[in-house]
Amino acid sequence: MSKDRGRRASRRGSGRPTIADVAKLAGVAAITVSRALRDPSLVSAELRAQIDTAVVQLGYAPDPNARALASSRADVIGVLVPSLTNIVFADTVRGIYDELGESPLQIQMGNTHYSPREEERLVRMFLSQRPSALIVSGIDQTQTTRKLLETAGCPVVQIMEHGDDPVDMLIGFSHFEGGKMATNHLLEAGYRRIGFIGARMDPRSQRRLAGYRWSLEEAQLFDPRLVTTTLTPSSVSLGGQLLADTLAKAHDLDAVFCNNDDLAMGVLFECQRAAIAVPHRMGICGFNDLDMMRVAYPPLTSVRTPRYEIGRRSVQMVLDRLANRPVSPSIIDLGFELQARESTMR
Amino acid sequence: MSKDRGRRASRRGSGRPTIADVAKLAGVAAITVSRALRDPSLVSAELRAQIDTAVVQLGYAPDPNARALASSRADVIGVLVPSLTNIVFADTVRGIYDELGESPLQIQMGNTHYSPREEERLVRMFLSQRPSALIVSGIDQTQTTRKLLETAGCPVVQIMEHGDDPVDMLIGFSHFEGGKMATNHLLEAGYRRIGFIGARMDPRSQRRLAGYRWSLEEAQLFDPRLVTTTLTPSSVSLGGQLLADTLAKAHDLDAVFCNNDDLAMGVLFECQRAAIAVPHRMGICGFNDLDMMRVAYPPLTSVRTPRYEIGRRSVQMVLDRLANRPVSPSIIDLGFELQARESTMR
DNA sequence: TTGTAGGCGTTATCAA
DNA sequence: TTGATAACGCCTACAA
Repeated sequence: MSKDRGRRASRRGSGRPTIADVAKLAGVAAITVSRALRDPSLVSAELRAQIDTAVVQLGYAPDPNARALASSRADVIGVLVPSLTNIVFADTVRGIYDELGESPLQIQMGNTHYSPREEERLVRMFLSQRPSALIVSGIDQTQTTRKLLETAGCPVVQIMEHGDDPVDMLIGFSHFEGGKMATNHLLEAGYRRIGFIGARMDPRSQRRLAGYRWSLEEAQLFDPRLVTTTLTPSSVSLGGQLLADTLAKAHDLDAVFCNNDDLAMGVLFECQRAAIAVPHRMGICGFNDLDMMRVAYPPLTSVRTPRYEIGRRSVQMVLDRLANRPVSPSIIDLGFELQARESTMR
Repeated sequence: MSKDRGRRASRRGSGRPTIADVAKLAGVAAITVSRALRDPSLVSAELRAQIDTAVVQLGYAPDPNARALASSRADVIGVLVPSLTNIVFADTVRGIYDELGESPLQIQMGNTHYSPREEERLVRMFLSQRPSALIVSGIDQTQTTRKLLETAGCPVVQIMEHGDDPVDMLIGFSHFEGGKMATNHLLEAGYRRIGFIGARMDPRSQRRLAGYRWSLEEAQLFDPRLVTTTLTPSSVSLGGQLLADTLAKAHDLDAVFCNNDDLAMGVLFECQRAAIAVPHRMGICGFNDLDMMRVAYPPLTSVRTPRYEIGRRSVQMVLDRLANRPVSPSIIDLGFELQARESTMR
């Protein structure tokens, strides 16, 4: 007697209402409910109303896993970033989430820890879910990763950089040009012994360094002793150290282009500590233009980068592609903007 | 003729090898492959070897969606945080990812934007996937959210705070005690007109403020004009403004407890700008103890909080529970630590 | 516009 | 320890 309540007193099930329950209550076939939910325009207004009522009444919510299994496509966008705490990527990821809003698309995030091998592992892992799209950081994937992405069968956006040979779509800016612009600015301000300090030295940092070098070589002012880099992750405290290291090699250093704003802040504090006048005896230029640069004492020059915007636009590109809308250019250079402030006004 | 290659020339399929392909190659039943993959000890060594060979040969990878559908359980941990860019949560999320390592468990992250209603929406959304566990920030869920969590049917960890009535498990520290400790430190250092500046004023900020107030009232030194708060998100630039606002109300202000380190940094810059001597004319204490506090000029006192550790330990709690290991205490207070530095050495 | 039939890839149930 | 069978909940293909 206890076994015949409901049509099957058998074994499994989540207990939650299914599409069949909704269909029964609305007096239609399950497939009609499915259609009404995915694209209401496929179903007559009358049935749509009945279905909506039934959905609300039962508190029905589709099972994303069943949907993914049946359609061979998960409502998931895989996002791969090298770091979760680096403000650059945190801002970008925020843009991604914000642009997605209440879309049914989910984010599956992976932290590659700046390792191409880890990135490859994660791409494989993500691909096994047949995501709707993939957003990956940078353009320096391994050969294998690149091949995987090319045959992923879903939109792929590479973010943060600029280049002419993306896997599919690309949005970001040129770090080489960014490094060049910062360095040129320091040159124009009258500095001559311009150093570069950099931490982590991932591919983007390398390109900024290349831009710096290109600029100084053009001015015939390049000197390897002016450059101090480390693989250590970036931090404010590291900035001070790297400044000290550079000064030890080049006593007449009169400005530094810092790989990012944290380092620049560390340089500023170190200058205050050592009583080195900024900007007169030492010019400081950062990269990214975090809020604090504007209010530091003195205010610090930096290169403003469109991190948040990259996140939003990358999702727009994905959504356009998924909706079969044309993705105007599939390579977008968002550029950057130099914010000149007191720290480089000699 | 073209229709009879393969056993079904029908319609769908991902093209990837399935468990049936592995089973056929290994000469066993599909369910045996399933078992061998999930728990090798359930299968004889002999078959296990055959299966492993077949898996490698075919490059087989299980379909997570099919698995989730059949088992009514997704290998997903839902994580809800109020912000992705606030370093506090970014560090915690990093801890979560790091502790998970190469576990097959995936993170599904949701950004509540400090909104309990948005949190509720996301909890519903996550629950529809039947996650293996849920990690949520704070203890101030709506009634409905709390009910949803209590009946979630999976482990639930509330993080970042301390309290005695968690939904299930809880790990964090007491923000009230943190506020009290910072304020007591300033009192002991000899400051008397101690202000509080706070941004965002989420529940945790409120509790730190309550701790501050409790401490000053005990010393009979509380004065509402010493407190300046705003709902605006925190930033370095805001710190300077809030200091100025507070000074306008209380000219004899001689120290500030800042709700977080960004504000404290802004206060420091504002003091430099206005030539207010730190720590003699103004003591500064922050909260969280970011790296930059240690190297600021002068170094800034702060309360070190175990953000990263909270992330790791919360995952450990989840994994213990999922493995049916006993979760020693299900409420863990990780505490915090005052880092006294020059900015409060009058 | 709506419905029928059957499969997506895996695991739970029960039997051997 | 192993296997046959039937779900899991939804969607594609095709037909009406």
